[in-house]
Amino acid sequence: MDRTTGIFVDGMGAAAATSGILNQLQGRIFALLYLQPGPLSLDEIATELEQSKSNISVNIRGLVDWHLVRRSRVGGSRRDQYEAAADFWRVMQEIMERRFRWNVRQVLATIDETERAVEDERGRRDWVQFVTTRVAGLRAFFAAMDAGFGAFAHGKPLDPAALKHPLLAAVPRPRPRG
Amino acid sequence: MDRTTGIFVDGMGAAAATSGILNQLQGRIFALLYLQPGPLSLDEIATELEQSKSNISVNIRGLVDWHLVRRSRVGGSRRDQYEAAADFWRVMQEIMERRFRWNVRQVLATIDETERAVEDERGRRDWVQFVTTRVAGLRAFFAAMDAGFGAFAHGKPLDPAALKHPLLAAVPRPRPRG
DNA sequence: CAGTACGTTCAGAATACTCTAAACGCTCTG
DNA sequence: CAGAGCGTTTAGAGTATTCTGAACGTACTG
Repeated sequence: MDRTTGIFVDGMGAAAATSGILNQLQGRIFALLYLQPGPLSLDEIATELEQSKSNISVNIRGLVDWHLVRRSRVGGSRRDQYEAAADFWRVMQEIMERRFRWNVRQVLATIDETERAVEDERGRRDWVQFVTTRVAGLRAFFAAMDAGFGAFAHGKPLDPAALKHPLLAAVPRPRPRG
Repeated sequence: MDRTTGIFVDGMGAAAATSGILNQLQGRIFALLYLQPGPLSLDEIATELEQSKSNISVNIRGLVDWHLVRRSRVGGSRRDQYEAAADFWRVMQEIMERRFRWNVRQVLATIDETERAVEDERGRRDWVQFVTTRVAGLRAFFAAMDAGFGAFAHGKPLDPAALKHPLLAAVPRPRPRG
């Protein structure tokens, strides 16, 4: 492998490893493809990165899922070809929806469950009251994140004000009198 | 442990485990503290979550680093007390700066290295040209992310338009004639 | 100044993740 | 329809992460 490509591959691998989205190998695969003028086959990638074909096969699937890599079966050949995609905004939308927002909704679902559970303890009035208000604070924030990410992914600007004071932002406030 | 607390702790643990920021135990610790009316000691947390004190000690440090948990040493006692913080916006700023933005800069640094490396191959004109333009596309996007996250963390709205066409956005365009 | 009550560090055990090579199944080819 | 050329699945080896209990350091306490 070219020295320049090696540096790029190593650096992107390291960055991917700490991204929480891709692992190191996926970063390396993407980097290799990104510095190629044309598509590569599984075997070529495996050889370049000194990995087994099966390992490349498994990991490249994730890259295709995130729309970081395109798979194409050229002509009559039954050999898959892969090339890096360059629509990073698309990738980011995907990550926002399927990782961040999905994660936010896990929290919202947990909050729902928690509120349902605490109803069974309605004898302990103070406890129920306490849990309810605490959990409402969390919900306000995460609901604002959910809405914000959703809007952002659809091209609308994301205003941090909604996250700074989600409880206030969620409730329509009376207009101050001039 | 209370049934309600158990449900909340389990759910938040699961959410944390897939967050890429916290691990499962950290999610559980935070959840436990968040549903407490007052602070808890290391030993109390360890007992509640059925973990060794050393494990709690190590993992709670991460929570304090992200400003998700506050440590307080009350009165003359030498026993640390911990309680959940609720300024989630602050936490998000921290994550943006120290995780996302740091990660983005790793990529930018790799791009710099790559461009420096390719200069040594200036004999191969086409190759240099190819690498330069490819890498410029990446840089444009990640530079826009860096700037966008930075602005967002300081309270300014984040407009996705800058990420959709970073090359265009970076260059001041001539105003279209009406 | 010995004893106790903490928090932290560390070596190794337990567990989870990554990777390989072999087996498999599909599809095209002669 | 046998064989070659693929991509995928899978069992197990290799490697990293998480967790525990013991050892340690520090600071109060009698």
